[in-house]
Amino acid sequence: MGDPERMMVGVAEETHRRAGCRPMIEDKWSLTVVSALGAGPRRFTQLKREITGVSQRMLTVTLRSLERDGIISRTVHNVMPAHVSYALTPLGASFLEAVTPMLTWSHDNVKRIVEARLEHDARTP
Amino acid sequence: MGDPERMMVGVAEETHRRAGCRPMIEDKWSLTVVSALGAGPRRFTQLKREITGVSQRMLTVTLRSLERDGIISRTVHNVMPAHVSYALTPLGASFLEAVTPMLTWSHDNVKRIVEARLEHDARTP
DNA sequence: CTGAATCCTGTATGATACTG
DNA sequence: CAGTATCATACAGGATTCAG
Repeated sequence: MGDPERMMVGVAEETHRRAGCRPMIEDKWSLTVVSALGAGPRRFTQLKREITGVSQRMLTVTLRSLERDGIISRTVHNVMPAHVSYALTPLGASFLEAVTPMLTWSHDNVKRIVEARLEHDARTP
Repeated sequence: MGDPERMMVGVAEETHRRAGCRPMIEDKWSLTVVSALGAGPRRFTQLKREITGVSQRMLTVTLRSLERDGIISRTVHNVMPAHVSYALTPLGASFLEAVTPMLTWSHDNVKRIVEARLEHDARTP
């Protein structure tokens, strides 16, 4: 996790690559988490429920690194029972905005890609 | 490569996840390649030169799967010496458009993220 | 020039069990 | 509830070599 080589957001240009950055999107859960938090602050268990398939460990790891990058904030509430809530920071919110076109595109074109694959696989045995 | 579980573009929603898709962005080079091809068709060696750090293998692998997904086209020119050119398909071009906001955001916010990290690391020994 | 075939390794992820 | 600690593993990615 402490690896400075990892976790930069959406980088694809030479300069960034030289800076030792790789797309944050590269990891499996960040986008999903940010996307979920786009609907408003969430607690740990809530996220765990909403995001099908995350292990507890990976959710923790992902939240930690997003927090480190200033994309989300983590707030501990000292009530009983104690709980923690996560929310997008302004930076995180702007990131989500920037990523939304891609999410939309994806949603609109999954079919097309699946088709392209089928055709391609049919042509090449 | 042939794994149907891999390689779907920019997916982050439940439905897609259920469909067994994960973000194409997840892999290290796809975005960079698509981005490079955004400037126009390119030949293999050209891409290899422009994209610092790709191994020959990974460039091939990436090109193949982008081709399979209908994002890029591959054209063999029967001249001497023979060469191959790659270009974005219309689908690929629309994808690049959808991803551009993220690239821009990334470019504009690398600093902020790096700072956030430094602060965070300073606070937490 | 454009790849395919191998071999090898780091590491991202998962499963499981334990804790304040 | 919200994690941490271990352990195990698959797989992406790199280096290298060979070929049409």
